[in-house]
Amino acid sequence: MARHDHRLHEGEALRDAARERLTDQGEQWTGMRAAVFDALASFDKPASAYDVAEAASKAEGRRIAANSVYRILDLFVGANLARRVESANAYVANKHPECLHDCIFLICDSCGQTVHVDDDALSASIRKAAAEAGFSAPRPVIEVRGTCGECERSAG
Amino acid sequence: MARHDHRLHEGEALRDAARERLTDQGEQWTGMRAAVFDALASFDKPASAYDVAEAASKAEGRRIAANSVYRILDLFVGANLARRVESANAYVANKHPECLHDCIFLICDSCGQTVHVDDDALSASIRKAAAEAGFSAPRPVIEVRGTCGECERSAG
DNA sequence: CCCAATCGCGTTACAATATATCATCGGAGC
DNA sequence: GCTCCGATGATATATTGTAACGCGATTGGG
Repeated sequence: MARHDHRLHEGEALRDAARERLTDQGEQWTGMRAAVFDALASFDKPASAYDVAEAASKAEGRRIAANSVYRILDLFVGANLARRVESANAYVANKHPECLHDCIFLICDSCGQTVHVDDDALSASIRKAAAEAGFSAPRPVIEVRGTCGECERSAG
Repeated sequence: MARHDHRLHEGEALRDAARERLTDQGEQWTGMRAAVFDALASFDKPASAYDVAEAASKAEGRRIAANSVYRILDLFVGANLARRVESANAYVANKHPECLHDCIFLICDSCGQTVHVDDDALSASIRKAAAEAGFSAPRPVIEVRGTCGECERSAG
């Protein structure tokens, strides 16, 4: 079972944790990066880079190009501040950037809502299967497309 | 451990199995679909829809539009003749279209080579985790990005 | 036989996602 | 001040994916 002793950050605290994490890696926490992080964190579901660019542009009152957002999102993913949801071509902020986990995304095909689960035993099994096939340095991508409980009830 | 009692089809046999499977579903096996299937099966790694379109065009000696390829690939995925590799925006032919499996792809970031593993116990665990979170009708996407043994050895 | 309905496919246009390239700007260190 | 370098801007382009509409072949009913 997944056990999380760490804190789930929100709002200011999340932003602070992100800044700290990034600067610890020797990277700068610039206004631009803060704006992109805030924009990403403001979504309650995975957002495409273009969605983030639009939200950040609105918040900043000036145009922020998608291409800058891509650069920064890539940096964030590398620093564990954000995750990419491969099957949705989208990104989510990582609520606990200080811990490394393989994570499992459950994505509702109906409403887009995405929940994030950690199961270290499960991801260990997957890494093990990969290792047995001769694969190294694996980065598991575990995503489940389906229908969330809420949509299930409302749609029958 | 994954046990496969079914046959792995190749070449003609694979094509026949695909045709049979598709017609069993009440769909037609047209020349166009055969061409797309052959083109897809001719790749030894995941191929984008555009790659398939190009290969099919070459094989047929006439232009086959990507758009048609998308339609047909979607049909194939629905009929279990092909799989989509989400993290690569690409498709692979399914070598045993008659059995339903959640499958695990191991994708080499270096050479693109992709191996396919079935582990019913593992996918059952993932489905179980999804069910516990209230998700239904799940379609697991399990992919592992890493480096294959061969690239590992040659690149250090 | 003819008509209508359906299906597969073509064609064009377009939207969404992602990367490449080069210019510029501004701070850190000398 | 000057230089270097990382961050960002601007522009262009590549790649991936959909939408809309029409044509032609097939099929089933009259």
